[in-house]
Amino acid sequence: MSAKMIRYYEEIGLIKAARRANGYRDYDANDVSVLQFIRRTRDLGFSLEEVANLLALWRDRKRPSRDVKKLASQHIEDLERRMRAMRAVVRTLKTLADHCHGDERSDCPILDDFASAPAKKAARKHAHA
Amino acid sequence: MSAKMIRYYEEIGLIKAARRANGYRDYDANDVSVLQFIRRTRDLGFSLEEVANLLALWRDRKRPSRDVKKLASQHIEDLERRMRAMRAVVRTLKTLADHCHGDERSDCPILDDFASAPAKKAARKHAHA
DNA sequence: GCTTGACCTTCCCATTATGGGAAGGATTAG
DNA sequence: CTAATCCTTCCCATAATGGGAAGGTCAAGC
Repeated sequence: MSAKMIRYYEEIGLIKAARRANGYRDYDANDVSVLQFIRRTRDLGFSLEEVANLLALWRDRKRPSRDVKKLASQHIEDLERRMRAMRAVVRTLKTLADHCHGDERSDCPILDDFASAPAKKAARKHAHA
Repeated sequence: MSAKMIRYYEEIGLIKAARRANGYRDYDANDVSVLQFIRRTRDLGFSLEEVANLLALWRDRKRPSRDVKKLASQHIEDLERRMRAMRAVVRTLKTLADHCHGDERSDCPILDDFASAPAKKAARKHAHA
């Protein structure tokens, strides 16, 4: 975690840092664990806005665990949605690549598709290809 | 595809647009197919930089299809890499969520993990948890 | 005690792809 | 002719991060 990011997190209000007399930032053990929390949640793909919500839940020790689980579940669903979309794209690209010679010849079904397929998704379910 | 984006694509040199006498942009059938090409490749997750490369290959009708296939394959691998990472995150989050009551009680293994897991990936293979 | 290097600070800029909105000119409908 | 609509350019904002300049501070060496 870069110093730049720590300053940025402070700027957007995610963390508050005490300063020493000389203006240098000073982090106690608690500040450090907040930073680790941020690092961990960022690594798990939560946006900084979501991290802020999770931090709030973490700090409020009386909140129902349901609230936390809900945020986590929503994030899981978001990731799964995005993975489904990516998988569809990969399928399409693999099909195209499979039909491309991939040699010295210049004709290429990949570019042919890029140049001509409006790809309306639902409409393409019954399109010819 | 918004007018804003068309202007932006022109600005970064992806497309060139003829102007009418009054300064209005004018797109002929060829310009439109370039725009459709961009739309299609963007929908398939290529970055604008990659789109520019693909467009160059498209315009150079003598390039070997191998070059096109290579770009497509790299993009597929990139997507698969990202999907693997996301899948790992989803697995982790699901495990955490499974162990969370998700009710009125406040204790929550999800936040406990966020607060304590440095998650060193390789190092964690043998970590205690 | 002073110099030097390492580290800290703030401030500004760039990135990627997109949208919002203002100010003003062109065209078209009535 | 006027009013609405469409076009233009220009500036700003977004999310999360990095780069780098200009300047203050601290610690080590002599």
